[in-house]
Amino acid sequence: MTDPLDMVFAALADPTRRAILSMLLEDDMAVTDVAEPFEMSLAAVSKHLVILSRAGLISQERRGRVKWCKLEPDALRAASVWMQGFGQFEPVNLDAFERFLEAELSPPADHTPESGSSDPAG
Amino acid sequence: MTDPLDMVFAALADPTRRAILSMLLEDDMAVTDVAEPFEMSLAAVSKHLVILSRAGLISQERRGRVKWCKLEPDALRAASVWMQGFGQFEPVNLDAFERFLEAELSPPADHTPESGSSDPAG
DNA sequence: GGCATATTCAACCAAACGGTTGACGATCGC
DNA sequence: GCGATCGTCAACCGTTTGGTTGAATATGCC
Repeated sequence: MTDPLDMVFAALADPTRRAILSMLLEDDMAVTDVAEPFEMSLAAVSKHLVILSRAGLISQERRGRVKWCKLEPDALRAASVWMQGFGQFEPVNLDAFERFLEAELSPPADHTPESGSSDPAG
Repeated sequence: MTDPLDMVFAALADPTRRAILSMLLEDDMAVTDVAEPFEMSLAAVSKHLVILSRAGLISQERRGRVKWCKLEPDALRAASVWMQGFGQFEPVNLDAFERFLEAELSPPADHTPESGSSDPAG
């Protein structure tokens, strides 16, 4: 498995690894601290970190005894772009979406989107 | 592997399956036609389709002998949202995207966004 | 030097994956 | 009914995955 997209998606397919990424969202962490909340051996977590690292999702830097793990969210970009290719399928066009964003940002005050909002979420 | 996020990401981790999804972006297809461009057995492709189906990424409907495969891009939504949690980097704000979808669906007629066209291409 | 801490390595295991082949069950068309 | 087509099932195979354990390698501290 050499394709970066393969490696990123495969890395994300494991709940332990997704949890690790979420933890790293808060702050950089040492390997031991990453492993602490999981009910598995340190070696197992270390393997997960290798997979995340090879996928480019984290970087690791050794300082003394401690190896610090740092989130590298840029690695998600290619995967995100790939997924957005299927967003075009949606009956909306991104062009209109960009205009929407501009419109949402530009009005200085008189912006009352809450008026009569129904909850369409299911 | 029961978690839907696990299944979606695992399904996306295989290049054959991603290629199948891309093909289905064009149009619905019969299993045999999906399999045609791949240098593997029909049975192998059939297995891939099962995985995609279990992940919710496609639906299948049998009409006579032929089983039609249809892309279900909505299944990508949860994964996309999860990734967006890491995506201060992400070019598209999904939160705004949701609002955009609502806004696009609700207005009845008075929709004149053409004023002041800018060049969005990058 | 010597011990504790931090992390990986190596060997092993069971289960899952991605593929094959051949048989099978439906369905279409004559 | 019969043959061709469509698709899945079942059994098998080699590789990968996710985990274990115990030993090994660095590094820090006294």
